[in-house]
Amino acid sequence: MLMMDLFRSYLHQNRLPLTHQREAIAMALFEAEHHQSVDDLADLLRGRGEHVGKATIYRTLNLLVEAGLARELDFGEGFKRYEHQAGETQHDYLICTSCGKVARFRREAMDRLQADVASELGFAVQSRMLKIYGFCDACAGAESSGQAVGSPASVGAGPETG
Amino acid sequence: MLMMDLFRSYLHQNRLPLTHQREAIAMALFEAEHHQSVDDLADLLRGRGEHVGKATIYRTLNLLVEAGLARELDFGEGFKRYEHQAGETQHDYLICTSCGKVARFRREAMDRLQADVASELGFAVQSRMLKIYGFCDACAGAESSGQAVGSPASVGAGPETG
DNA sequence: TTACGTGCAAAGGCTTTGCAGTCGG
DNA sequence: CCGACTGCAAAGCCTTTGCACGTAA
Repeated sequence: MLMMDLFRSYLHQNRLPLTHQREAIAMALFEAEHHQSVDDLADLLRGRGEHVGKATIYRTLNLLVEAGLARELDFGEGFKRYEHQAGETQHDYLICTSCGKVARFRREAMDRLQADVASELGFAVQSRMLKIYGFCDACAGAESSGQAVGSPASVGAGPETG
Repeated sequence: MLMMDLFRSYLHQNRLPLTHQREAIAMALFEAEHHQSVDDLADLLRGRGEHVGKATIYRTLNLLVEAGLARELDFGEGFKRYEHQAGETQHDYLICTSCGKVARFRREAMDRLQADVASELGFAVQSRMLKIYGFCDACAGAESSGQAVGSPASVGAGPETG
């Protein structure tokens, strides 16, 4: 697997050993379709008969992030999630505040906008995180929560961390 | 103050009392120019001679968020920040990963892009959170961190939560 | 062999919660 | 007066850290 080779390469360059645990954790993340939490990975590995301590999972994920092979995400659930990052192009997220569903999308226009703003304000871009919150198809119409005052609901305070 | 009236109105509508503490906390947030952490607010209030427990600050901030008068932010510092939200238009953030500086900006194009994507994927938008990470003017050229493998650095994994 | 990794449990840091006393309306 | 609030301290959670033992190269 390509990503695994990149990881091996990273470790080698930094004179770090490729342990059985690191390999198992990296494989699990690389094979996963979606954003995994540390617990997701722990369960997944346990199911394969691999017993890996959570501390090691945390440590390895940080390594993968430093290597540029994984990305840390926070959908406001109270814990982090991780997704592998091949040489993939940047993508953005649409999140349902009702059921938690996360949809990814990509728009060239978004990249241009980012570049424009950054150059205008004198920033050298490294990355971005765009999360659009709302109700997905399935959840539309099932609202409830407390009434907001003042501003129109369409621009009301959204969950961030939330 | 306008925002204070909105808060009063919200409390009244929900039959909740406007206590001295709630008023002090709300005032402190409404008067603040930038995103405040719970500790910032606690210090600020203490400086004014108001002794308010942190639990109460947390509880009141949640109330303000529910009322649509405040927005919860997470710049990956390990704690949340809050900014008041008048009837203000949505804005986005540019964050320096070196010094932590946060710049806000606004682009009509961003609103249009958001609307387009949402309607295309069948989402009813509530809000969004866009954070662009990079180096600000002042910090440009002071890089260090570990070498990423594979993909170009310009799209490398960025700090989210981070 | 030797530096680095791993697991476990304890420690940390932010946020929430339980409870007795207090207060707004 | 009654329901809701406040403060404090304790509890919760996720994540990091210390340490003795194990392991890649």
